[in-house]
Amino acid sequence: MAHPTIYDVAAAAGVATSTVSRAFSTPTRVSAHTRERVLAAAAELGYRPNPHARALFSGRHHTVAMVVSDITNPHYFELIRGAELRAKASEYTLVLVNAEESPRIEYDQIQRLVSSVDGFVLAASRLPDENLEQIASQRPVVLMNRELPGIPSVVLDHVQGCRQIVEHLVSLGHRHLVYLAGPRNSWMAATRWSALRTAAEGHGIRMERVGPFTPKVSQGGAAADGALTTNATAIVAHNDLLAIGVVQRLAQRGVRVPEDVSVLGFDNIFASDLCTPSLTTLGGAHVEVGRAAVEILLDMATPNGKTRTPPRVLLPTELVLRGSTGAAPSA
Amino acid sequence: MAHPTIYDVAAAAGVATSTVSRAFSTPTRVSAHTRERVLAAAAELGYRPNPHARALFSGRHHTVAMVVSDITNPHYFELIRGAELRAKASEYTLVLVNAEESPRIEYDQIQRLVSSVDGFVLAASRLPDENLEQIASQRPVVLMNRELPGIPSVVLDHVQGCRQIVEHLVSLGHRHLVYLAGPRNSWMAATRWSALRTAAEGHGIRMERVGPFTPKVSQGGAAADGALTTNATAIVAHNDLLAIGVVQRLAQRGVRVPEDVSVLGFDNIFASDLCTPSLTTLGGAHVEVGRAAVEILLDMATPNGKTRTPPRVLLPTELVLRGSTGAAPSA
DNA sequence: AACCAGATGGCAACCGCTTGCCGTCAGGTT
DNA sequence: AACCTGACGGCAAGCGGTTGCCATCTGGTT
Repeated sequence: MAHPTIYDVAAAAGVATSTVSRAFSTPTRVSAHTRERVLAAAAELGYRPNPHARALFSGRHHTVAMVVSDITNPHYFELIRGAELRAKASEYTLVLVNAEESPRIEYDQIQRLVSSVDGFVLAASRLPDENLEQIASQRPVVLMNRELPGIPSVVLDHVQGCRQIVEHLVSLGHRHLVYLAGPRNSWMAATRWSALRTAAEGHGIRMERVGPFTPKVSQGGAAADGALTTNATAIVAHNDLLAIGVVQRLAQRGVRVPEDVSVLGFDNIFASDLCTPSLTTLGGAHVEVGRAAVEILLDMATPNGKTRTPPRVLLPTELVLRGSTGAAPSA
Repeated sequence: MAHPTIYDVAAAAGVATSTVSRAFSTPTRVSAHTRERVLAAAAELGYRPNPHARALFSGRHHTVAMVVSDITNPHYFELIRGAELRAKASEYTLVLVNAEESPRIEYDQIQRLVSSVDGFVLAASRLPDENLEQIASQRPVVLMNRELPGIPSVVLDHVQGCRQIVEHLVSLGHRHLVYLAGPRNSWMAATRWSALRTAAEGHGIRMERVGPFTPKVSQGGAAADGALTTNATAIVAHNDLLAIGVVQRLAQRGVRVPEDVSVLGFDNIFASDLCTPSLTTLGGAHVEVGRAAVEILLDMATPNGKTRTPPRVLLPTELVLRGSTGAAPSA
């Protein structure tokens, strides 16, 4: 039989469909003997409950959607991996959506899925706060690498991390830094900038910002040129991709890294360890971010979890020192 | 209203539910005037058809599942990206499953989803032929980077590509090559090996194989050592990750690349251009593979497409020459 | 004026599963 | 021996749509 239903099983076992249903979902509700018979018949026919039919009644789909602002960025793989892992562990299905850096696509896709998933994990969402709040009022939402009061989130502790970055650079003698900003509507970009600036102020050194830049290798050229005009001795790029592009451009222009200028990135992507010079970068347990976000979401989807105050998980970062940072030029 | 249904819309528009349903799915079946009224009411209430309820009746879910044998490998992200893109273009939902290199997980997950998706695209499936055939008998299936008669597939033309690899190496004076094999149950590994060997024979040069290896950077050490024992002057690694690991190990052992030995990989992942020396590799339009696979799948899910002979799409590869290959040592 | 075809809308069954409610029956009470 | 209780199974009404079939209404034919 192609797709045996509960009716087929009931017929085969000689019981009512309700009994079959209960044999699966409320085992205590049927006698051991009957249950046995039903399960045997089900196994025989290769019956598998149809999750959609189930969802139709229960409203629970056993599915979560993960929306990624830009799937091109290898950094997100880690998040996706963690999310997939956690979802699978609870036999949840993971739906993947790429927003292609477009808030409109992001919003539309979420609305399309709103009635077919139990909740959303949003990675570095580019949506304005109001939209997020509206979505969160329809379905459970967990943010990754973004924060918004009232909505649970999992974030790497960038305030801490940025402080470490500045300390690292200060100890190398740098007194003038520049941040190459990420996209205008990126919460992360705003957070990094403010954390860097605060840390720099604390050390009494100069910190400026140029940008925004789309955080891709291809934008590194423009970003590097922008950075050079500031005469800063250390460049903090919005992420590793941009940093890699910057390093390439600097090499092209004959600027030595780290002798003439230091470069840092964020995310600690796989390639950052392989490029030349290897990249000093602020990393963290990204897989863990994905895992934790889905875990919180599943928790919210469970009746008893609903009421708790929205968790705001802060995961530690780690500053990975590599070849792209060094002592400030003595100039 | 939280989730208005067709009933709410019908009430608001003053028509029967069947009319509402038809206004959406069979517009010609209702008068323009009525249709207008219904759509207005629907818009007013923020009605969105519930895809599950729809699937329950129609059996079509507007969802495809993509199963990846190992999501850790950055190479697959290109495939995923292409698949996601194509699915979204047709308003299909993409479900992502990571098989973690385990045939059992792969099989179980597929079975779990069989009644909730319209079909599967399987990337580098590790399942035995029989399993694939059985799954294909339940649901449309498209293979990526794997072939099996009777099941549609999209594959980069590795026979052609391997020939180019050998020609490249032969022209550099290499007469003794070694292939560092991928996983035992990888169709791609078998295909590459056979294509490389055939090409080598055609040129009258020696080609051997060591392995299998799990294609990760961490396995590069063992793989490199294995390769060195063969005294081959060129190493063709199963993929770029392994190749990168090999290069690292060779550097550690003081073997110069490409002066002492040449190294090649497959996939042309992002990092292969950044490592030192940069990696000569066989690439191709991976995004296109993902796109094409989903496209074929959607086609199969359409009534009229069913009968055609299963397409077997062969996409071109491109040999990307970089710093890791050079003239054979004159020894 | 009687007749007919096509257009349009409604009724109700159905997709596969869940669950509130009721009936039956076995075993234990008094 | 009459009675009560809890365990267990079945009936049937949904969950939110879709669609075959029928009723009605319109305008056009002859």
